[in-house]
Amino acid sequence: MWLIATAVKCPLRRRFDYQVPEALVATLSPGMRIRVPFGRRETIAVTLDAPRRVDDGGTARAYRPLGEVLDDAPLLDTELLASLKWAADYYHHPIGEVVAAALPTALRQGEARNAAEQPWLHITAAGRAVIDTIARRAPAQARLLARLAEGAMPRSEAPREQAKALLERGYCEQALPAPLATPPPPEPGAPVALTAEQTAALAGLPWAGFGVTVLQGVTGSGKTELYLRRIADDIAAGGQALLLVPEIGLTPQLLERARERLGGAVIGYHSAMTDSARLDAWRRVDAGEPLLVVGTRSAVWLPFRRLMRVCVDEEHDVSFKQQDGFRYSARDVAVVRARAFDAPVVLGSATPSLESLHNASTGRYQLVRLDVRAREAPGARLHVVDARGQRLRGGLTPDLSRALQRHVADGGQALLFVNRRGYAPALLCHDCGWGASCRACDARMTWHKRRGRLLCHHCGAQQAVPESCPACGSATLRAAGHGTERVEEHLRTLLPEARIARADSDAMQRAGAWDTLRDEVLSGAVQVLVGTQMLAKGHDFPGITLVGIVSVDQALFSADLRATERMAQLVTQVAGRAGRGARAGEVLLQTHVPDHPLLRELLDDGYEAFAASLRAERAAAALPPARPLALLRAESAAERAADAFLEAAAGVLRARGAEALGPVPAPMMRRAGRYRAQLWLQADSRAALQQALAQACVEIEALPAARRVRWGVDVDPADTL
DNA sequence: AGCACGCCGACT
DNA sequence: GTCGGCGTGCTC
Repeated sequence: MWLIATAVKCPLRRRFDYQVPEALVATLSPGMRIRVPFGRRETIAVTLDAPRRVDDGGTARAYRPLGEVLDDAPLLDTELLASLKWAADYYHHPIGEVVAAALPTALRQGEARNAAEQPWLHITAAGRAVIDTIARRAPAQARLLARLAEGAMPRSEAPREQAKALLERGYCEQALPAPLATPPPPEPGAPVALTAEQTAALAGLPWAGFGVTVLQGVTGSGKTELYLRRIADDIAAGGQALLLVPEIGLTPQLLERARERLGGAVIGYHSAMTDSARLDAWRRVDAGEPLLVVGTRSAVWLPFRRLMRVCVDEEHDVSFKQQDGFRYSARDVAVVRARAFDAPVVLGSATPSLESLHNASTGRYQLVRLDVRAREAPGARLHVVDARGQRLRGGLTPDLSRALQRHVADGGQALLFVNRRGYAPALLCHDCGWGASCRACDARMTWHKRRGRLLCHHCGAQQAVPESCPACGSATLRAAGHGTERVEEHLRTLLPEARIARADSDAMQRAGAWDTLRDEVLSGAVQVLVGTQMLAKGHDFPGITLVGIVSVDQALFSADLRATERMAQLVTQVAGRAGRGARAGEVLLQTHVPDHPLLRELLDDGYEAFAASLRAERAAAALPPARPLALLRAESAAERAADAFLEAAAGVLRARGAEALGPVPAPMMRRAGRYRAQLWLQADSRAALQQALAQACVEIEALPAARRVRWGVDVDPADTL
């Protein structure tokens, strides 16, 4: 008897074996889609190995036979399949879900691999004639005919049985659709001249061969130009390249720029694209077309054939780490895939992650600096505003307010960072101290004054703003703290003549809102821009002369292991944002803890020095990046279930040689009505942690307590909340 | 995750 | 007397 191991999309860390009919043994190879019975339903599985022969008589169980084979050649080639298996092992995630993450929805549902191979259904004259007559005997067929009467459709989108029946009766026929006319690619633009620094840095980026280069340079220093230089050569050589960006918002600008330089051989790939657009992009990559993909996280799973280079822009950004389910790091997967293609990797950032700096210090990665300014302490142009004892208005100290007035009066532009959206992070009763809290989370509701609602930023719950205190009836409910809305409101009274705009996820709801705003800032129409972190990511506004950071204090005292490094990255990125045009820039950072040692070090000695001592601190505490860390996360609706599960899991893990700390409750214990806790897992080496987890996961999955919780492994966590 | 089976409450 | 609640169990 022949069996084949497959991946099925379901949360079990197991392969599923199916019996292969003798006739299909020769046609099946790893990486093909097959239709299989699974429990009481039918689904599409992906083969993980070649069929294997097993002793017929000794088989303890009956295997179910596979159904249709959907591909005549592997959909996932050896390299991609190996990378997926690596990821399933490394992140201890079920292989079926890992494979599913790598395939566009359409392919997961059985869509043809190549657009050209996909037949369309066209109605025939005979078909048109019988729509009404068959309506009684075969209503489903009649419905399909009626649809086809309005126009042809891909066979894969039609119900299979009915399509088959109509074809047999000659009521419709199969044909390929007319090929879409593809516009000729525009001629690549002329490369712009490089600065001396860029030329030097470019020399440090390898042409070919696997190796990881950390390219450290502030935003606007021309990292992108360096990526594109190398990529232009790759594409000219008939190769493919991947440029990973942290978020969708950044892709349009980059796409535009890449197209100017590379002509038509540039495509985007991100979650905001429609299924069919993603499928289209997938097919072009699969066809081996020489091109550059500019994409977010999921683009790292595209079926590259001739990958010659990977560039990761803003590599420190936590968005490269998936924050739920299959918690992979696209940056790290990119390195794994590049290694398989023997292709070079560039990790670009003004503020490289601690892991990348760690790898550079051990010699695994190469460090190349682009801009001299990157080595400069942000403090050189950054002034600390001591907020202690100051009278704050709209969350701003008099110093910051005056600076804003001065810059606007001088015709400058200002950028103001506020770390929370909404009007105020809490609504409190002035008389009894009651505060509006979320029913489902251990969190305060945020007051959104414009919308007149209280919103929970953790679960999305909404409620009306109470007129009076629900606890004591007092009418004096007061806003506590400052969000972007409130700062904006204050600025309108502080600077009545100025044009003020707000950039946060609330204000950017409408499609195109960001493009409009960006143009208004670039044209100088907007004088003051208030916004959240979203402003810190990669956008270049040369007219900005003043940058204000309203507070970083929260991050300094956060329970999250990585809060301080993120704060340092934000401050450094932001500080690099002022005065890049002709004018000198000014950066003001407001804080109640001007003497905080980490903040001082960042401001006085710069990001690199800060990162070095943070790494030393981590090494002393045996934490990442010096020592590997994984979390076992669990959440449950019942208060005790998550803890009980983690207790049991801790026992299993300890028996397997991992150090397990906890269960520690998450800082916000209850979120969206679920109780959350985690186990911190460590071992002396990555291999040891890996092995302990691999063995333990199988046992943990079988634990009775596991069925009562939602759980998952988080290897190299981006946060510990 | 699906999906079905199974055993207890408010409806035709 | 049935529709339907979600607990429990299984998926090659």
